[in-house]
Formats: sequence, C-alpha cells, structure tokens
Amino acid sequence: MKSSEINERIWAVIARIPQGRVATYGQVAAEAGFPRQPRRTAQALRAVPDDLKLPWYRVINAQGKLSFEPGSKAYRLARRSLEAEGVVFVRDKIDFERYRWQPRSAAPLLD
DNA sequence: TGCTTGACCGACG
DNA sequence: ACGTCGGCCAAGC
Repeated sequence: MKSSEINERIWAVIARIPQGRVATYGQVAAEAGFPRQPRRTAQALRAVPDDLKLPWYRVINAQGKLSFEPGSKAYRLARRSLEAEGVVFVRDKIDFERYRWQPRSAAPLLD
C-alpha cells in the first residue's frame, strides 16, 4: 500500500479529533485501519504539509505525554494549543479518563 | 538488495 | 517509575 494513501487516511482521522480531546498514535492508526502500527501515524505526522491545517497537537503518546523534547518549540506550541482548548496537564501528562477521544464508528444498537 | 531509522507500544523485570 | 526488548513496516540511503 502506498504511503501517500496511508498518510491521507491517517490525516483524515486526525482531522476528526474534536477540540479539547486527544488521541494516541496507536488509536489513530487503528481508527485509520492500521491496528498495532502506531508508527504509521508518526510517519504521517512527519509528512504533514505546512499548508494542510491539521490538529496534529491532539495526537499524543500512549503515556499521555507529548512526543517532543520538553522545552522545544514544537512542545511549547502543542502544549499551548491544547491548553487553549481546555486540556489540563498534570506534571507534563494528560489524563486520558478526561480527555481521550472516543470515536463512535458504528451506530449504537440499543443496550 | 540489505540495513538503519523512526512525533510508537506493551510486556516484563 | 524506570530501562530494555521485540514487534511493527515504509522510507531512505
């Protein structure tokens, strides 16, 4: 499968993450149809064109942290963007219980 | 063709 | 709460 196609599928998923919520690399990959391949998400993120407006900062790692060097430009930008959306960091970490995106792919069949 | 490199992850010690 | 390891697989050299 071509990487351009992979990237587009991943980007489409990232574009669906709502404001004030976060998703992990693995979660995004799985949602795009690539389970257990979080690196596909990392790869797609590296290849995001500047003109494409994508909430890349809503993708965080499975430890609840930003995958950037703390203090780096990217780290500060991502953190500032998330905090502006109401996401709270506790010791550089985000609480999944509160902020994880829970996509509903299929319609709920009663319960 | 082969080997190394990732904005990663989960299990295990 | 660490560090290590194996799994993952497209890119790039």
